[in-house]
Amino acid sequence: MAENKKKVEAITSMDVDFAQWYTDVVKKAELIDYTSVKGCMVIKPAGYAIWELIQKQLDDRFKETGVENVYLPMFIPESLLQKEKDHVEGFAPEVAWVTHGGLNPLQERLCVRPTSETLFCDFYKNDIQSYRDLPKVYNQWCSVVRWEKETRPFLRSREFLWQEGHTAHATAEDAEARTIQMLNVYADFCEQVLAIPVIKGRKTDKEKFAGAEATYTIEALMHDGKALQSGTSHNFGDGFAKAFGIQFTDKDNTLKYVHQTSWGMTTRLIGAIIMVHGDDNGLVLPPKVAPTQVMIVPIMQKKEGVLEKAAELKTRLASFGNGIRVKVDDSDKSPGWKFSEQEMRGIPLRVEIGPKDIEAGKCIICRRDNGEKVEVALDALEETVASLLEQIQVDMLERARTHRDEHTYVATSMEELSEILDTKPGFVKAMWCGNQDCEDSIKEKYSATSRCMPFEQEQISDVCVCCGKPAKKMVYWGRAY
RNA sequence: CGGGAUGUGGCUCAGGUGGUAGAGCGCUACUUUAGGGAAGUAGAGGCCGCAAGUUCAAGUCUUGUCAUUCCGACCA
Repeated sequence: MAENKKKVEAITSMDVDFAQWYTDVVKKAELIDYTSVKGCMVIKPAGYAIWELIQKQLDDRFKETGVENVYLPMFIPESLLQKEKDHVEGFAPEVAWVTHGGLNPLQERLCVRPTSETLFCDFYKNDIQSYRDLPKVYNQWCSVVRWEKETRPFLRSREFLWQEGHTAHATAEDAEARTIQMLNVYADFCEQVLAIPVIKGRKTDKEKFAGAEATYTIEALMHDGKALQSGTSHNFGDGFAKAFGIQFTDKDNTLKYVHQTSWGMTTRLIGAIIMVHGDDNGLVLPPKVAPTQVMIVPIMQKKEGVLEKAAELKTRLASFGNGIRVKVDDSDKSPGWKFSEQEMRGIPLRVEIGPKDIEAGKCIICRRDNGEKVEVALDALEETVASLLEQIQVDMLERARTHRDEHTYVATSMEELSEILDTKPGFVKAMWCGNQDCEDSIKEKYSATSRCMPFEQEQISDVCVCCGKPAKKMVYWGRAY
């Protein structure tokens, strides 16, 4: 489509260099700035506003399922972190330590939370006494620190924002149900709000969370064919409860261990939005997470009546229905500049209004996602904008789904797997015997990992793609961020 | 943590064999412009990432260090 051709030199074309394209978009859309601490970024207003919309809509969905928000400290005493063996082994290599208070060394060093399972366990230990205290369905919005070696904005930073839900239940069944329930909340949120289709499934033992009995995941496919783990939900069984001594007295007057879950989503989602929807002109935001959904660009704004008309249209849109997030760009840049600027920022709709339009009682509306321009009578502005925003949300999901499906392949042999991974970036569906040796082998040879064992299984063949032994599961494989 | 690239005004970069700092864009003011990154005039802005060293003299040479970025291994 001609309208969607690259218009801005400031952004490297994604076909030339996807990584550079990503960095350019992040900078040009003014989502972040780098800071003097490696891997720590300033999230600028344009980026933070997206996060606020994600937070709000995700939090609403949580609350509908009975989640309550809490806040726990950011420091974890070393002894507490040590209590669950697998957990500490998983996180120890990447935690940051606080060793001094003021000038004096601390008696016990504190780690800056990389995740808060241990803190929640320490808290639940005393907070839960009876079956009447269950379930606990708590969540916190906070930042966590993981001392990553290689960092990238949103995808892998040393400090990132997230939510972490931590629940405790009386039975294994309740815990499993909550784990799946939250995965479904995540999947629905990604598709309906972020317009990102995801594959729901279970992680293999190799890929599961440190200390979990089972990890469930939603996996999304980026525009370059690489996978991105977009949210995880873990069932801990009673492993943590036993390590931390979280017991309750059940109805039958016996002491039992609780069963726990945790689940999280992070600012990485913003990276996913960029890499799923973005194009060579910059960011493309789904309307539901666009801080500004409509930008009105006055043409020849110094002519009498133009700015007034633009302001009137803004008021009309802002008060329509539940309110459309709309702004007027009345800066003294040229219209062409404004067009490019708003495209880089991903604003879903642009309304152009100039003297000719005012005279004719119309305006021009341009869609960011596909570049289509339409003339609209001013009388029909609100209805048209509202329905276009809905349509964009739907079209973006559909486009992303088509892209993902077109980049999902099937392999029944190592030769096929190898050829697909080398020539056609995307998901590869292949059978697996359940043995970690095969996973390791595929990773070593093709640097592809098992993304998940999808809930929707298909019987592609009877034998493992790697070793030829009887297959147990169909697995999505791919190279991942 | 391994390999490569790069650090010079806000941004992108130029500064052979060492000799005391440049451009374009942006920014500020005014004027003219205006339907896909407009133009003129006049301004402001830099201990050349940081630290040692060599030298009469270092943006330039040496060593170290920090950061950014890309490619791998590890993770959301």
